[in-house]
Amino acid sequence: MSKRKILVTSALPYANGSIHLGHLVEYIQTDIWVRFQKMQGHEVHYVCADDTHGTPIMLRAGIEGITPEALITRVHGEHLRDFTCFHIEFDNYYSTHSPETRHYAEGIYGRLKAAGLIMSRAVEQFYDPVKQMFLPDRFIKGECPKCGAKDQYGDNCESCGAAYAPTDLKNPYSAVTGAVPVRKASDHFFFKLSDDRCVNFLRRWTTSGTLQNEASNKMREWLGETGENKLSDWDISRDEPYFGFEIPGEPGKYFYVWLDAPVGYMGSFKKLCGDKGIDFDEFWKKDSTAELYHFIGKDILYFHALFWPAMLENAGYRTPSKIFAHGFLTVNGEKMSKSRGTFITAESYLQQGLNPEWLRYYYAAKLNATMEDIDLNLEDFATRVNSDLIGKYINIASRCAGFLTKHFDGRLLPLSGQSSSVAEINLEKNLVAASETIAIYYTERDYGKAVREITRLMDIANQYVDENKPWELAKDATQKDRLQVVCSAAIRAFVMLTIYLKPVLPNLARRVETDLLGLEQSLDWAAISKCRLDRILPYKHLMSRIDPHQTAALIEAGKVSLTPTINQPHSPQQHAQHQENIIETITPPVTISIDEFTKIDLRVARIINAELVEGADKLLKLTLDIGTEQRTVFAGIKSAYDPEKLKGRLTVMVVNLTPRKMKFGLSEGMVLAAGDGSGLYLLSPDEGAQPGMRIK
RNA sequence: GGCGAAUUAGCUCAGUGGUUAGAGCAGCGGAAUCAUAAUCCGUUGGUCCCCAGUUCGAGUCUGGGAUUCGCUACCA
Repeated sequence: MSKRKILVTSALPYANGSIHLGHLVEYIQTDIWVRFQKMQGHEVHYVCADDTHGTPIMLRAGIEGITPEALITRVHGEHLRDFTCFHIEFDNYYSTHSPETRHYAEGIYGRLKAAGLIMSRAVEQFYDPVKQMFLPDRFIKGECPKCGAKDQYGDNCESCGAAYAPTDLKNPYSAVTGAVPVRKASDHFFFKLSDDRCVNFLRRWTTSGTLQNEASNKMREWLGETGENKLSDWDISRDEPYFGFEIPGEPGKYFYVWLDAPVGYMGSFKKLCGDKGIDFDEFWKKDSTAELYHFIGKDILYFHALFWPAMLENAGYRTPSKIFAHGFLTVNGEKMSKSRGTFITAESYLQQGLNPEWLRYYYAAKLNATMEDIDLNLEDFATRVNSDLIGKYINIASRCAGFLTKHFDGRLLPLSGQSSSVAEINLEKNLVAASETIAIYYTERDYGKAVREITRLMDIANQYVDENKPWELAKDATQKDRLQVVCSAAIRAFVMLTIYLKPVLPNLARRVETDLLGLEQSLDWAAISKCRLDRILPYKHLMSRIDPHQTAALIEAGKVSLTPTINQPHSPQQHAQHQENIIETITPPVTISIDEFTKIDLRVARIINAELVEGADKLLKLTLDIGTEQRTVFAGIKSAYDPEKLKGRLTVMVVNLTPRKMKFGLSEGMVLAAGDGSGLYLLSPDEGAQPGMRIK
């Protein structure tokens, strides 16, 4: 196989929070792949960086009383420390707040502008008059329009789960200063994603094998069918004050954090090129034959499979060879939750004394090439790691090494025609034969299958030991040679298994190399078939079991350590690394109190007018009299009612529902109807009820 | 509402239209005592979510339904 040139990235974690077990799915997945490719002898560069720009960083630094630069420097250190502990081996871990990233962001912007793909347009947004800054949705708070819960964010309610626009909030206020936000217009710059050049390119690119099938289907949904144009232009600028890169020639305007985030891949790699003398252009020029792979979470496909390739293509760079998207992490079958203690940071995991390689192994055992979510079941985690790694794998070395040390000064016999029996030859044949299959599984990111194959080989090795009974051979002086042959074969099997596991368990593999085999060099994949071992050092225990108390303690620690401190809002879909998949609150109880019920203001209403809505398939526009006033309500009951027959009848309406802005006008409440999918039946009060009467 | 994905043993998961649906773990019975309780052999356990259909043959293909998750919408 010829030596390939490969550049690999993981998504950039945002410099505003800790690395947690959800993040680690991606870094471990990528790291395993990179280590495997390096073991094959390819030229592989793995780069990443902190995503450092944007309003949340700026504000958080303000709260802490430090500069954004100081904040991102500190967080960079924390992130790199966590990654290093989990044996994530970047060739460069950089920052988007770097001269290199600025250089490429400006360059790409300039080329897009020269190509006529940048336009400007006024945008009206909420503005904090005190802080004199525009507010992202997540920085506007108020009362939930649906359930009335206080202090809810501008995009959805944590109490009832409702989603809405910031303008729907009651009594909105700025989360930054508490001021009442005002609407204000400002010019923004847009990348013309709706341009035919982008749309046509993306239609082709997203179906050319660069994406997983599931991802490709999702893109088709976003792109629409040929002829449709469902893409809207992308707002890439933000007004000052903003922590980021100022747009060249546009004072007071900054690149939106999501523009420079993926450019950070280039920036980080450029830095590496400078340090190591690598040719940047060979990897990024338009007709590059090098390979470029981005590992990401499925939540940020939009940015990596639409915006990013469109930017690169139109700025004259190569586009990614493949985008590898993975699913979210759940813990014990549910979204990570702070209140349940399943929001577990990398730091907390380490503080509980849990071995990072246990997690790497468990994730590997569960990962495949799809975008399916993977579950960290803590009970399963402990039993699986204990039985596979300690019971099966480590056991092979620990049960045989002692004989070699005690009787033969650690010397091994090679596999040879004269001393070895068919049992050893078969054992070795089985282990070597799996090499190609396991390599394919790693290449295809089907780590779960690789692990299954490797554990199957562990079973074979243990069976071999069991059938050849070294403990009996050791008692018989005439069988000494045989004892050495058997234990040598078992240790060789153990070393081969170690090579197979090395991408997953790099630290353990290193300890086998140094502590057991006394090797200075690192075993690569090719060593599987030509592994010559002369001698082992006295066996030292390589890995201990998980005590189930440790995982329980992890949950407890998660409950305590993550009580809200300075917890800044963090918008979904906002950052390069967002795969948080966290719920902040406990599932609401199935019953509600009388107080909660009485919050719903139900009134008798008379339908004084009902009409069809032009352009709507299911809606009727109703005008309702509730005694004191008239309300307009759009109701989805066209299929069941003729508007003429509704006029004059009484029904029941929810009066205090937040008005809903719809395409056809404002809907100021809802009418109640029963239905099971087959029919729709509007509620009516008994005779005598008058419009405006409260229902209780 | 639309689109997509998922649903297989107690748990975690495999399963290219082709015997009687599998693995690991857990459970049960035995063996072994080299190994920091680690191993080996045997074994229990299934309405493959449900209902139809195509087929000589369906866990697998088609249609419908249920539940869960994600995206999305003229949900309110």
